[in-house]
Amino acid sequence: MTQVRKRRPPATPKQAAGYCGPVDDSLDPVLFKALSDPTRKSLIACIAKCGRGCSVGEVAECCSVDFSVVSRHLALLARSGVLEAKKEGRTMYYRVRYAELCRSLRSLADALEECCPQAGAKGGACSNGKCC
Amino acid sequence: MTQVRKRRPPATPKQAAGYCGPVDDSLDPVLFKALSDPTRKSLIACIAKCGRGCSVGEVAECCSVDFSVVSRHLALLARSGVLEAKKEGRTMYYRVRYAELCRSLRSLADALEECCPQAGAKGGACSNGKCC
DNA sequence: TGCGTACTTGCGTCATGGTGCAAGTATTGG
DNA sequence: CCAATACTTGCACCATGACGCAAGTACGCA
Repeated sequence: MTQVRKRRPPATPKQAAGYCGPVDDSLDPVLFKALSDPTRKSLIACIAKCGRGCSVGEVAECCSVDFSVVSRHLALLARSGVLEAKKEGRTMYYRVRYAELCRSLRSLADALEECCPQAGAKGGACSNGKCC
Repeated sequence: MTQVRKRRPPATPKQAAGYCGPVDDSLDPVLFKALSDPTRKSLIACIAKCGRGCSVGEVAECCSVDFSVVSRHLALLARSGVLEAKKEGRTMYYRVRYAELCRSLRSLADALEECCPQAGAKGGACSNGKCC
């Protein structure tokens, strides 16, 4: 029961660096956090379907949450690189950054495949008994 | 490259319920939420670099958080479809579900491109003044 | 300059989630 | 059967974040 729980493992040099292959470079928590909220999902899908720049008011008509909530979500998505904001007069237009977003997603997929033993053929980088 | 993507179902009740094109089908908040935490990122990168199934203990040595935290994160990642769990004796091995993960990511990238006015050529689906 | 439109921001509330510790379960070996 | 190993779970704590309301700011127009 009260087994001597292994205290925090001593830091290794690799741990200090924290680098763990190409996946580290491509997996951006900020981006995926932006994509992880259902409300934001519907906003993105709305603008994507629209295929053009949409104003905050237009997007707000798509969903049931408060106007201010939509404004905040769109600003966050722009900060995360998912959307691009452009102000025209008093209207703020948001559009999806298709190219950049697709590149990020495919980049992560490529990085994962590079690690995959079956496909990448260079998997199993560590054979020291420990992981990383 | 140009694979045959499922076309957007025309004017179904689903649309009234907030359906907004192929992006809706591919953008899974649960998956992206799993990928949105920095600690989980390092765990995934660790296992990915390893290229094989890793035990909880092995992975725990990679990062500075408590053993129990690693256990919970790995279980969550398995529930989200990022990892696959296999128990052997008293050891639990987790490995990355490369194929499924890559498919999900590329599927979203494809869906976005399908909406992109430049590439997909079918953008601007809504011209009614309102968005969606 | 005053007013209406379009959006942003401050604030309080509430739910979710990440964390560590301790205790619990499951499996193996002596 | 007992003890050790490997992992899971209950609990409390605290930070983050999503939300609505209301007030504030920015811009265009008469």
